[in-house]
Amino acid sequence: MAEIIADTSTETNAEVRPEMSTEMLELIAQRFRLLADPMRLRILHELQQGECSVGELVTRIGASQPNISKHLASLRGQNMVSRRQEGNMAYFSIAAPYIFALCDTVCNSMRDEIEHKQSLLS
Amino acid sequence: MAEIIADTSTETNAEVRPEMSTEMLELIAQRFRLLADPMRLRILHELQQGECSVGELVTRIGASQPNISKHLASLRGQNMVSRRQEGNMAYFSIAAPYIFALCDTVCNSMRDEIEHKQSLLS
DNA sequence: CCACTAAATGCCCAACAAGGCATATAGATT
DNA sequence: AATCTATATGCCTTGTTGGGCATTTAGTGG
Repeated sequence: MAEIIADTSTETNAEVRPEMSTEMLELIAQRFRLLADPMRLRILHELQQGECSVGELVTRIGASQPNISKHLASLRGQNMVSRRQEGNMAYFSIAAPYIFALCDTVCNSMRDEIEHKQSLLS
Repeated sequence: MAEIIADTSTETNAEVRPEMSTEMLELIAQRFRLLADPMRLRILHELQQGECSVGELVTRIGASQPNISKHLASLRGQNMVSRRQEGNMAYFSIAAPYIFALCDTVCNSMRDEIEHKQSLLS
């Protein structure tokens, strides 16, 4: 967040940081919301191995085709995946690799917490 | 994600990566879900300036006290904030600074996208 | 013990999101 | 053109979530 709210004033104001606008917070929340679903995370995880068709995702994940398609549509709506059409089929791939940085950060935090809890037991 | 699913087998299996378990995906999704709400983001943003009482958050943010309290409870439920009681009042502070790394990553991605769109217009 | 204040909780409702199922679209094949 | 296949879309139901409001709990001071 820090970058977006870079302070431009030099005065010693009570309100030093410009307020984060509601709209900006909503945009950020939207991004996180997209990652807040296990099915979408699974799709992204599969796509991490490389471009993949809808049908193959359906097979690998074992969910319904409309379900997968809808999730792909919402992911695409925020430029997290990109779509390429070849003949009859649609191939999807990761368009925003930063996603995995986010996931790694979260996973690391969970690991840290688990380790911390374990250390409390010894 | 990569860290959690570190491959232990050495065989050239068709399924090289162990599958990401549904439970793990659900845990990760839960974390993101907590960040997928503008009000909670605002609370975290306020707490970034330092420890703060519930009442002060209510004043600064302009939401109802029960609302703020509930969000704080859910944030605390996943160790994102910690609570300290002093007399009558409860003081909350950030317990998981990695949150801001996540937000920064998201904000940077949005900036990149905006810049990219702008470059398309020139 | 009682009143006062700060915070948390419970109940309700409205909005939303995910998945199932049927169907529509688009490209390929004959 | 008719049909087949791959994908997308629309409608519906259900579960979840955020917020309002009233109330409870906990700590403080009279």
